[in-house]
Amino acid sequence: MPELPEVEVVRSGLEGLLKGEKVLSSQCFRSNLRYPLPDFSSLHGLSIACVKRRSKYLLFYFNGDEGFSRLLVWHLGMTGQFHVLDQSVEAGPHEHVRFDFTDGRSLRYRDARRFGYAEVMLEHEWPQHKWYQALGVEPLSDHFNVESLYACCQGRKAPIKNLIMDASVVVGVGNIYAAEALFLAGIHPARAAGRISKKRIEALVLAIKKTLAAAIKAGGSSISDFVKVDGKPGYFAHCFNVYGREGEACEQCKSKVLRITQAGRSSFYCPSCQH
DNA sequence: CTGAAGACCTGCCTGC
DNA sequence: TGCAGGCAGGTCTTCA
Repeated sequence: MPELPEVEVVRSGLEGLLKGEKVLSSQCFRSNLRYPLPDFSSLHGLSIACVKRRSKYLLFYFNGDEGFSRLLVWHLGMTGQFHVLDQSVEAGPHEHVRFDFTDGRSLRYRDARRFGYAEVMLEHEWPQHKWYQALGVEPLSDHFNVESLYACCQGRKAPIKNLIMDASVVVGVGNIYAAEALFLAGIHPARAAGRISKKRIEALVLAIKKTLAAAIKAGGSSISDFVKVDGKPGYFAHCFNVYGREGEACEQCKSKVLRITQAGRSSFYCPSCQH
């Protein structure tokens, strides 16, 4: 389901709804998602101080009574969803975890494909964690710029699309936004990363930032089952130039949008606008 | 080291 | 209508 814009939309929705909420109890309806689920009981009695994001990880910071913060780290995988519902609402399909708060509401986690995963840790453990250590720069930060991306591309024969989807290079760019950003930059998805000029890499950096920022502003892309915390869809999917548009006319030049498979995933592009 | 492919799991759409 | 096959937004592991 989610790439970075969708996770950011979920994050801001959850923070607005849950800041200050105190966890009364939690329930797991199965023992594992992608990995075994952690013991959530150390969060009981603690309040949510804020909800942050790093890459596609949601970070729930809890105020402890003993002067330290606990952190709940959650990845939504492909189909994970959070919903805030009254405790009286019955469990929906694929509801695997639920947290009840002292105010009568609850946070529900649904995940049909169960690719999501979660861990509870102390705040200071997160930067040392292997999940965090594997992450590259945030695409919307100043650390992601023409110098850093161009340096990563040098000597690489992999297609540029694979490289910008590599989370150790830059995080949060998934299959959809990779396709859209490459279209904006006029770069063919199969072009070898090391054979792109610095000027075109600069255009790509700007295109990635622009695409992600626009998607966040639109509330994310609702393809198939993405919904925001309030259950409403995002609207960015209406803005796609190439993703999912195989056979349709390119808005810019009227050529037919093509689809190829790269690293086992579909890539959509316009053969005359992208080289 | 790099890059490609398979694995994880379920739902939904297409075509026969 | 029913069912097999292909496909889906992410990551990790394995293999060449």
